[in-house]
Formats: sequence, C-alpha cells, structure tokens
Amino acid sequence: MPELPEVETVRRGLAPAFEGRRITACTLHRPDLRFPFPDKMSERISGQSVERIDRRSKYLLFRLSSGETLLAHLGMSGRFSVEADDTRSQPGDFVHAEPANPAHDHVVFDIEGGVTVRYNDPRRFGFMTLFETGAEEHVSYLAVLGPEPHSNEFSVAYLNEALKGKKSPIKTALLDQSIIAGLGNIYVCEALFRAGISPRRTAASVVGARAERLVPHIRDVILEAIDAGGSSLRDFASADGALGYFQHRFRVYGREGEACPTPGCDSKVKRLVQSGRSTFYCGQCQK
DNA sequence: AGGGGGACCTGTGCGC
DNA sequence: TGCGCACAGGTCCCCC
Repeated sequence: MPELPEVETVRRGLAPAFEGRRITACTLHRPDLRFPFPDKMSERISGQSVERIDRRSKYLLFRLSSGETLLAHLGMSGRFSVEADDTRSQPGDFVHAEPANPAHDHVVFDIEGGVTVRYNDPRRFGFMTLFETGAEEHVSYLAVLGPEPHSNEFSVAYLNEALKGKKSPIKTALLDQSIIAGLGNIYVCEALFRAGISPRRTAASVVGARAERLVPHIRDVILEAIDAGGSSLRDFASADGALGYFQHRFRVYGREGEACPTPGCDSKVKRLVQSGRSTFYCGQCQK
C-alpha cells in the first residue's frame, strides 16, 4: 500500500516513539520477509539508540547509535504500529484503521519508556537490511533512485532529459524509481489525470506544455497526500489507531465506471492494464 | 540495453 | 455456504 506520502506519514508517526531512545530488544518472529533478515540483526539492533529516522523514497532509514542504519521497506502490505505508555508517542497505526492480524507481526521493537513497535506484513513483500551509515551509495536500493518529487532536482529540464528517447508509456516511466523516486500506481494515475496527459502516450512525447504541467502536478499530488497524512496524525491522538488515512480521496484511482470528476466532462473513468498494473484515466481529459 | 512478464505472498471480494 | 478467480498501494530477476 505505501507510496512516498504514506511512508512519510509512518516516519512522522514513528519518530516520537524512537528518536533519542534506546531499543531494549528487537525480536524477529521468522527468519525472513521477502529476503532473509541480515546476519545477527537482533543483536545489532538491541541496545542501540535511534538518533533519527530518515526517509528516502519509500524507504525508512533508522539511524542507530552503533553507526549502522536499519533500512525498512514496507512492500505492499507492511505496516508499523505503536503501543505506548508514555505521552510523547501516540499509539496507533498511522495508515490503517483496521487492526492488524497478530499472526503477521514479524518484528517487534521494545523501546525504553514503555513503547512497543510492531512490524506487521501479511504478504511479506517488505524487507529490512542493515548497512554502515554513510555508505548509502553502496546500498543498491538507494543508489539507483532518482530525485524526490519535491526536490529542486526534479525539474522540467531534468524530466525532459530523463524521458528523452523513451519509447515506453509515460505511465510506466513514472513508476520507474530511477527516473523519479517515490511514486506508485495511485499517485502516477492521479498526477497524469491532473496534468491531462494520456497514460499511453510515449514518455519521450511528454515535452513542452505537457512536461511543464506534469512536474508541478506530481509535486502537488504528493505534497497534498503528505499533508492529509500529517493532519490525520495530529487528529487521532485520542482515536487510538482509527486513522482514516484514505479520507484523502482519489480522483480516478479505483473509480472505473464512475463519472469523470472534471466539471463539464461527460465521460467515465476507464481502466486499462499497463505492464501488468491497472491504470485509471479519463479518455476525454487526458491526451 | 531496455522492457515485459513472472515470481514472490496472503487476503478480500465477487460471481456462480 | 462454498469455491475459484481476479485483483491488491512494490520490487527483483530472468529472458527476449
């Protein structure tokens, strides 16, 4: 489920529980997720303090006092939840309202101050690894990533260069994390809709006015979603996990057959499959 | 070299 | 009610 905005929301929810505190125990309930956990992972994390939690694209980076970084990716179904006795950490799940099935709690962090953080992942497409902090350029997952959508580096000039000569559809190109990092199926569909660009158009043909529109729309769609997550975080202090993250509604994603939301457009939202994944779009508004 | 398709997993919702 | 199938917000890896 998580694209960049959801991962950022999770980061903000986890930060007060972890930052400046010691992890007293890290317990693994199985040897692997998508990949085996790194050698002696539990020993390397237990007893360390978390100095900060960073995010790059859809990866969470827990900076440990040992000089190592714990990298976590949530795959499709990964989720963190917090139980807390203290007042600093809000309990809850940050993305999901439904309780997680404890059978899929694969990693448990006990943190000083009476905080427990669980990583739950039914499909186990997530993964975790440890690396020496500062060696990011040697970590394959991070080394290949393109710019963050809201960074200065992500500009019209950059996009033109990155898409030059690309025959693949723009939809597919925007899912390529080496072109732009952090977009997933939902926000690519939403950004192309807002920019009025057909998902089937070749990437190389997105130039001129289309590229000028696409860059700010990608930024906006991501920043709005982060804001929606952030306001949810602020609101649910007393709600105990009932976050309602997806009160943030999508304009086309998951809306096949519904009326196109553009005022005055009488077309319906269509669905097609590209590279094996659903694309939602309006054939009238997106050219 | 780049791009498509399968693989990795479990859960859910739908039609019959 | 039960069963089978399609589909799910991601990424890696193989093969053409």
